[in-house]
Amino acid sequence: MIDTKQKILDTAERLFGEHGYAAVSLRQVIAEAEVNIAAVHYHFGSKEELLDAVLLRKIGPVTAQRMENLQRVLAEAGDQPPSVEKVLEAFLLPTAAVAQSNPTLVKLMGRMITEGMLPQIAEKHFRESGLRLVAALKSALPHLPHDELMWRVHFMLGAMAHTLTGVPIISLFAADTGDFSLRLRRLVKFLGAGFRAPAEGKEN
Amino acid sequence: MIDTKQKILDTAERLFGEHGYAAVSLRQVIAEAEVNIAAVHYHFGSKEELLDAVLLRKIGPVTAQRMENLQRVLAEAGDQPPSVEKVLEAFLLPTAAVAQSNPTLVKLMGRMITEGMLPQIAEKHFRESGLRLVAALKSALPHLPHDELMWRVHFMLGAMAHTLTGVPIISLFAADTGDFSLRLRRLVKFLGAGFRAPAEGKEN
DNA sequence: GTCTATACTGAGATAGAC
DNA sequence: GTCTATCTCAGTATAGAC
Repeated sequence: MIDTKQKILDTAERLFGEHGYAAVSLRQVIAEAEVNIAAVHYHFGSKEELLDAVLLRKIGPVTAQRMENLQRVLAEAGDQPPSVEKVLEAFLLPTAAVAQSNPTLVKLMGRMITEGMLPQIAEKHFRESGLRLVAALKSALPHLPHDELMWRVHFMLGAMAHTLTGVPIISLFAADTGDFSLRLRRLVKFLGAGFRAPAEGKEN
Repeated sequence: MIDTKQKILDTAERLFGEHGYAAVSLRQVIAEAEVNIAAVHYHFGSKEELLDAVLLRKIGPVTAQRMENLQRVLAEAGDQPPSVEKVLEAFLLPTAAVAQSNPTLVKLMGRMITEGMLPQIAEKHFRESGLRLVAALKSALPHLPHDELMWRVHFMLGAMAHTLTGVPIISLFAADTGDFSLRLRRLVKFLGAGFRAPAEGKEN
C-alpha cells in the first residue's frame, strides 16, 4: 500500500511527541501502524532518519511562518530598530498556532532540543529561522556586543525548549498547564526584559 | 575488592558527563572500570540507579552550598527584599566552583535536565534547593503573582540547564566557550532583568 | 518498487554457581 | 561479592516474495 509510509510517519509523530524519541521503539511504532519492521528501514533508512522525516514534514510550515513574521517586523520598523518583543513574538508565536491543532508536535519540537536529540538534526531544522532571528535581534539591539547576544539567544532557546515541552522540570514548580499562548506571552515578556538588560562586560 | 563500587562510580561519572547518560552503555562503563557487568547490578541495581548514585555523591555539596548562600542572602537583606540578582547568584554560582575542579560534572548536571533524564531523579536532586530558591525569589519579588513566578523559574531552569551543558543548541550560535563564571554572570544579568519585568496579566 | 520473514549484534537485566 | 550464562528487547541488515 502506498500509505504505509504515511502510517509510519503519523504513528511515529504521535508516539515521539507523547513519549519522546528515545523512549519509543520502532517496534512500538510498527505495531501501532500495523506495518512490518523492515518497511521503516526501506522507507526511511533508520530510526534517526524517521525522526528527521517527521520533523521535516511538520516544522517546515512553522519555519516558513517564522521567516515571514521576522521579515514583516523588520519591514514595519523601517530604518528604526524593531522592538525586541516584536521580534521574539515573530519567532515564538508560530508554535502557538501549531499547538492549537497539534499539541503533540509542539512537545516534540521542544523535546528535540530537550533530549539533546542529535544536534545535526536540530541544527538542520532550526538553522534557517535561527539565523534570521539573530539578524533581527541585532537590528533590535544594535549596541549589544555579539558575544553577549549569542549567549542570550542560547539562554532563550533553553527557556523556549522547556516551555514548549510543557513538562515541568520539577513537578513542584508546575504552574498552570493550560493556556499555551498565555505561556508564550509570559515567555516573551521575560525574555524581552532579559535581552534589553545592559551588557555584562567581560571585565567585571 | 571494596573499590569495585568506587571504580564504577568514577568511571560512570566521567563517561556520563562526557557523552550523556543515554549514549553510554553499562558495557562501556564496566570495560573502562575493568569490572564485571553483574557487579553494576549487584552494587546499584540498574543503570538508572547508578546515575542516581553518581549524582547523589556529587550534587550533595552543590545543594548544601546553594542552601547556605540563599539563607545568607535572605539574612543579609533583613526585612528588606533581597535583590533578585543576589538570589540568582546564590543559586547559580556554586556550579561555577564545581566547574573549576570538575567541568564534566557540571555538564552532567545540565544534561540531567537537558536529556529529560528520568524526571523523578532530577526532582529528587533539585527539590530541596529549588524550594528555597522559590521562597527567596518570592521575597525578592513580593508583588509578582505566583503563577508568573513559577513560569519564570521554569524559564530560568531551561536556560540554566543549557548553559551548564555548554553545548550550543545550534552550533552556529556558539559564542565563547571559555570563561565559565563570565557565562554565569551573563546568565544572572539576563535572568535578573527577566524576573523584574512587569507581570504579564492573565487578561491581555 | 514494496513489503515480509528472519537473522544479527548489542543493550539492560537476572539466576545461580562459586 | 563476584562471575558465567542466559533472557528479553532494542536497532539494523539482508534475502527474497510479489
